[in-house]
Amino acid sequence: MDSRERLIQATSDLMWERGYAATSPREIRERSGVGQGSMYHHFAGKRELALAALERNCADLLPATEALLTESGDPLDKLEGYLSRQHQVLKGCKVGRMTQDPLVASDPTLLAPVRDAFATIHDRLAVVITEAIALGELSADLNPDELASMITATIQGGYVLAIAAQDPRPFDEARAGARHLLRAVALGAAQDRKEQK
Amino acid sequence: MDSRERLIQATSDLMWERGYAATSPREIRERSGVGQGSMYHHFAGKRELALAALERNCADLLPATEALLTESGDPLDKLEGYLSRQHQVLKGCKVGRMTQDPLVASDPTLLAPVRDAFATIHDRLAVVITEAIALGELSADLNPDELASMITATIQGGYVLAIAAQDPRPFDEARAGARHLLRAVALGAAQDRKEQK
DNA sequence: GTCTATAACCCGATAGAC
DNA sequence: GTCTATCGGGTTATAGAC
Repeated sequence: MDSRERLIQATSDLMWERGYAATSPREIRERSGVGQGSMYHHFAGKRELALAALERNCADLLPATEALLTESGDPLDKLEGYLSRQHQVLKGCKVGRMTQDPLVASDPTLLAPVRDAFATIHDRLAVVITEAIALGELSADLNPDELASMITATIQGGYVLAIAAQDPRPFDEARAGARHLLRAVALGAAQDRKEQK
Repeated sequence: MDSRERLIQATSDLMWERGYAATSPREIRERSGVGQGSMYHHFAGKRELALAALERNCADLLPATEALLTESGDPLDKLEGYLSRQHQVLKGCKVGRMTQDPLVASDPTLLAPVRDAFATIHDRLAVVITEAIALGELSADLNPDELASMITATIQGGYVLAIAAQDPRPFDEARAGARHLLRAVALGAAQDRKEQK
């Protein structure tokens, strides 16, 4: 692995662990084993390196999520699958955490990959929810954008609750709550259809 | 207002805006108008002052929330009320943001007021949900702890989505999604009761 | 209790040898 | 491309006059 790659890897890890502002060139140098000068040879500065690391972290998460949501299968099962994946809860979300770093949130360039990642997930979720409504699994009264935002928020907020409690349980509870509500309204919709027959 | 109070006020504001790690004694001094030495007279250091400011920020948010959830009234209306309050969305949550600050999350003393605040809200929500189930407004199949975590997570995650998009809309969408799902299952439960008659 | 002065250290960045 | 040495400035904290 070359120096450039080692720098990005070390920075990606540190940004997940500490965020952008709290990650220093010294830590990057120590963890990557790359000399101080090399960092400034490959990148214009900390911000440029952080941008590459941030794009890496977003790219790490998106493919698996997109695959899960776009594969063929029952829409409601896909939503439940999205709400049941394994996460390193107490480490927080590589992508979502960046929104709480004031230097990232106030820097449109650094925030862009985060914004795009959430926009992509939102769109994929909204498509799956629209499918579920078309199949009659969910009531047409439900709004796909609202439901998609609620599902993503449940996960992102679950991290917050779990870190506050230093216990992954609230994260799992929050997701289970969302799954069970979805099943409950799906059941209701199924009953409605039976009643209409 | 005395120096001690001005220091806490300035630090509370700065921690909401920037978090703990990114708030420096110099900024506190400038915003509070209090000299450098005075800060170390009233507090042992930045951490002690931050703890006082953090407790202040938690105390700022809890009373209104507790009042809303413990007042008399229809349980489902109270849940909707909790999911409909006005927030300065793009500033994020004074309390929740702290979980994403690595220096806070790794410091049990600093994290304690955050943990306690979320635990209190969770308990109050779970009580209201239990009332709603007892009244037959919600199905007894729903788990109060799960639903309480889901509701809190929806709000905390809504902040994340809104900051990522630099637009308060995803926050409102997520909350609306939660409200509409709750209404949908409430309607289902009402129908079930009618069918049982 | 409040102030100014300053210490000791770390930050992000640069210079220049190899 | 990689290294060591170093810069100017900011950080948290302390000393000590008033």
